[in-house]
Amino acid sequence: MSKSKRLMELMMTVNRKKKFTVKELATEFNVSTRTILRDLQELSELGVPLYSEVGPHGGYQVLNERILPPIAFAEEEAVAIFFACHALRHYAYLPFETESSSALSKFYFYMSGDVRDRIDEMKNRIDFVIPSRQAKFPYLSILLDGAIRQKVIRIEYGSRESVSARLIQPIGIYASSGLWYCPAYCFLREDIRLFRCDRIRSATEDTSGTQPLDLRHLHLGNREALLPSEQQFTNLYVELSEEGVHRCEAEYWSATKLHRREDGTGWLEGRMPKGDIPFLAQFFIGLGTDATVKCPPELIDDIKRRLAEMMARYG
Amino acid sequence: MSKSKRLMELMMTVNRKKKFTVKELATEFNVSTRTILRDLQELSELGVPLYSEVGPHGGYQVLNERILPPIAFAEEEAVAIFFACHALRHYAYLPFETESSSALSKFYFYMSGDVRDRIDEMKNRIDFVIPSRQAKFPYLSILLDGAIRQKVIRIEYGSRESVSARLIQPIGIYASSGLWYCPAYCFLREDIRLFRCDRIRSATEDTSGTQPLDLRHLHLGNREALLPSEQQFTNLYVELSEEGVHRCEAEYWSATKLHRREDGTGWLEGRMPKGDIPFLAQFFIGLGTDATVKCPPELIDDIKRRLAEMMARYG
DNA sequence: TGTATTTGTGACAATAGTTGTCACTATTAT
DNA sequence: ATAATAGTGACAACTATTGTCACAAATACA
Repeated sequence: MSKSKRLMELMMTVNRKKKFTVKELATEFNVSTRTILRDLQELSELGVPLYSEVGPHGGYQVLNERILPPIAFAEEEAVAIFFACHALRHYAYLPFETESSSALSKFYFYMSGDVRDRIDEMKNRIDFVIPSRQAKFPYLSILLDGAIRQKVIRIEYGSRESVSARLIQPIGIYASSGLWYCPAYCFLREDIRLFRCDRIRSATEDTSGTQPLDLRHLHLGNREALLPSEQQFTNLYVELSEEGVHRCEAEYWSATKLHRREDGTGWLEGRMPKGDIPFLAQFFIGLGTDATVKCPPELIDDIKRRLAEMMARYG
Repeated sequence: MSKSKRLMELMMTVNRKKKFTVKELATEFNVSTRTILRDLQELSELGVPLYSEVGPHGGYQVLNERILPPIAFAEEEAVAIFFACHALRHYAYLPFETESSSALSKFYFYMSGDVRDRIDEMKNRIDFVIPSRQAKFPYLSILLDGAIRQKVIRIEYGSRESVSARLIQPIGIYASSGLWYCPAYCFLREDIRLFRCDRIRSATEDTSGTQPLDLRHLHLGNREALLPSEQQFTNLYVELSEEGVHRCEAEYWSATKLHRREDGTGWLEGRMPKGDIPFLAQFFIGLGTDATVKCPPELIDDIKRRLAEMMARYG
């Protein structure tokens, strides 16, 4: 095997192993330890962050960083990756421990000059806007970790007035228009609930010994299973104008209920938990004359009540 | 210079030049043409897509693809990049000509096993949700291209009923909650206007010879300059509850007008174009009792009118 | 049609780089 | 102390790389 090939494979190997000894590699590659030592020095010079300790139980380590081998990207691919990462800057909180900007600048740095020029001229011409919020989300990492490792998390949850302690087992986290949400099994309610992460006042791994459930079958990909099971349901039917259809498309919860007609108008039809009435009433009021609620009657009543209240307010 | 170093630099050089001859490189690297030929063959074997033509005006070319040299990413950085790109899958339309998934799978493929495992277990536990829309955006590339190269674009713009032809000069494009928008100078209105890209029925580069303006100083980064200049303005003041503040944070237009109090409540204060009254009336109705409009009176009147209309509808 | 320009291949000797071995140093956990 | 580990230097044997030269083949252009 030629030296350059060996170096490439060595790079991969040390990245895979993270911890290893010179002898070990020498056996694996069928070369002398002296050669491996020389190779490792070269890798080091090429930027692989190697660290070594002498003595028994010593050995080499690759620090945190991983080397990606040369990758062939089409120009458009590189540009797409760049702007995808660039969009992350709109998020003040992320569940990753790194600043995405550092990754981005590395990527940018290594790109050849003309791709870089291309990106520069596109930089201020294209954007993926996400509302920037004041809300704070300091516990994303622990929630995500809980979802991955099936851990029970103790949180304090609530609004300004009331804060309650709960045990939850997160299913995942997602960001939607600038806010983070966490669907989770709630040991208090004994059901799946959706938590808004900026209302979580503290989060720590539970130590009381509550047994985690096996929720591996539940994840963000099958959200229909995430619905609370024990609530009272009723039937929803709402007539929508073309603009109304548009507005509903932006809502996460309405995707399965939305139907379209050829002429662009449409309707919402499906089952809804009775607990959602306050939220939906306000939502459909916001659609104005682009939505006409036909049932349930309780929802119509709530809408009328709210309209009256607002009429009163504006005299 | 050692062979491996030369190969690395050669990789960069050919990526930069895109088109070159063997002799040229031989001079540049101070080696014989025979050596360069051998090197290029090796690069080829390493995956650089080289293509050559013999004869005068012939030479080598690098096809479309670019090779990135080995890059050291921290594990978290690689993960962040992955999920940033992953989020692009929510966009059915992008102004890039490639499928971002191809770039993503390359990236994924080259990552070392345990980072890949980490990503796999995170894949269904974290997401950046963007509303998926029915709307079509087939002209993003041409609009973006127009913005970058300062070109005049002829579009047909309108709703179902009325379609009008216009000449515009795009300033950029951006996506917001699943829809694409294009701020542009409109030669018809002789002012900056915001176009919703799904209402653009056709878009072609203008051939009538309309002289493009010099709008290089305008871009997405200085959107305050994008405001139409000749409209009539009036003063807006709206009292907001804590929830009202939250809802306003999600709106692009309100960022500069939003003020917060210590207790979480706040208010909107600033100048607004009179043409926005219909939009704002509907918006503040949607906020229900979380917003109380104090002025302008025209806005309050419109809100009252709309409320009355809805009351009538729900009998 | 010929000529200049270009990629491309093969052979070979001179040169340059790589490797293994060995001897030795230094550190550290047990 | 001992064993395990990294690390260095020197040198000879070995291997790879390079340049040169000869020649083939394609092609644009005068």
